[in-house]
Amino acid sequence: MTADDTRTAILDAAETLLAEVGYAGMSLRAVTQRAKANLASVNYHFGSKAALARAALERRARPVDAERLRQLDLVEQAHRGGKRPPVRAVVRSFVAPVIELSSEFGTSTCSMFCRLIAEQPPFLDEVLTEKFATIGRRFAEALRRAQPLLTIADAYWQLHFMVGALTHTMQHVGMWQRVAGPDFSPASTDEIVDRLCAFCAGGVKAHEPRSPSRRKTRSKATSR
Amino acid sequence: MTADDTRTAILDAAETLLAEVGYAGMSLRAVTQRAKANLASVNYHFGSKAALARAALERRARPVDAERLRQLDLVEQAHRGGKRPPVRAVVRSFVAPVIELSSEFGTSTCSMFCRLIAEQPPFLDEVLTEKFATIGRRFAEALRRAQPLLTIADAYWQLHFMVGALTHTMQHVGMWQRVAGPDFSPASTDEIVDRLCAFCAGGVKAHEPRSPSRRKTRSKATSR
DNA sequence: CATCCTGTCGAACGTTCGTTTGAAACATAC
DNA sequence: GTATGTTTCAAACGAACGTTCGACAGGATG
Repeated sequence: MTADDTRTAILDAAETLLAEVGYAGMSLRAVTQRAKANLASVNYHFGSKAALARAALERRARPVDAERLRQLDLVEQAHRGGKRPPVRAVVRSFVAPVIELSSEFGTSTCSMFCRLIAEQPPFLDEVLTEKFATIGRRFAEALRRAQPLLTIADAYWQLHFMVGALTHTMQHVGMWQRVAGPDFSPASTDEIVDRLCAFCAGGVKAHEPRSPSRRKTRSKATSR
Repeated sequence: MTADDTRTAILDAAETLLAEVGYAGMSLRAVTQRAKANLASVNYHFGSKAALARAALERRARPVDAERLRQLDLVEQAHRGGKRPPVRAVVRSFVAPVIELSSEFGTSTCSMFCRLIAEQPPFLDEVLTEKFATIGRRFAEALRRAQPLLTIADAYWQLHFMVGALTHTMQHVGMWQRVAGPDFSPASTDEIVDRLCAFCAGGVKAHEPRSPSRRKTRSKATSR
């Protein structure tokens, strides 16, 4: 009984701290203090700091990715038989679950995702590799179905840009509000999702096929 | 003589390590070892670890931001008198200098930018606040001139998304290559700039004005 | 020559880190 | 009751951290 309580209390504390200070900045003493647990209990329940962080991440990432795939399946089923699914809907299946499910779990869930992706501590390598091999491949294919002009490489680049916009946005909304002041009003979850999806869908649709032979002339003044 | 040599050797080492392991992960012992300098020399020349990181960042950020403003000035001068500057050109002034100048300085310059922005160690607060107050405001205005439909808040959101796509892209190109395999071919600096500018400009242009009264209904599962 | 300033260097300071240990506390089964 | 397995706890381990200190070398200035 108390064993599971301790486990989840530690996971909750780790999630908050990962969001606020990242993996390198999170000390097990801070975790156990916040969880009102003993220092040794982390290594008892999880084995190591890396294993704890990994568990805290996967606890949240699993349902988010499941929801992504579920929404994508629905989108594709609704546009079966030659009809191309709209880019915007595919993008939304990728973006929305992160923000919406995270805001259900708590304010720090999304920040934890974004911080870990940005920091990429060593223990995350295989987790991310596997995740992108499944989720990434699946959405790259869906993007190509929605926008047949895309090559495989194109689709991966678009996903890459989307992940960047998504993670950075969710991690640093606070800073922009501080910097831009009242011009940058606080936003609801729905508004952020809408803005982000519109931006990413527009970016994907803006793609113009590259001809590898034609080398673009770059206007001087910019130049490289 | 040797004094300046030591200083720049330390800055170079710090830049590399900030790019690879971030601020929290960078130890002064690792810095001095890589710079072939004495451990105490960091505090002698810079005063503290935070001051060193700040110096390493500003050494590179200053010319990048200057180039951004220079290119933006050129774009706006070329479209004076009622003519709206193209969104793509404004976006490019913001994006290209980071990638192009960084690749001149060395492979780690851009990664350092991106890691620090993602990590946001405490010492960076005032640096970023000041930078976004000048560069951010300037480009937000330029975006609104290029795309008059944008409100101030809209423009800041677009910039926010652009920064995310930019930083994430430049920091994690390597991972995507590893994950996606040969599908995700290595890219030249020019190609990355082109792809990124196309995506961001498309995202900005895709903006549709929001009517604050009309609350959008969200269709469960897919999109709205 | 002596003096001063600038840098370098090895060594140590006090903290904090992740991890381990061994004993106590607890619940469950016989 | 005793025995068994699980969980908590205080304490300590060695290692690594940022920082500080005093001694020492080198060249410029008097």
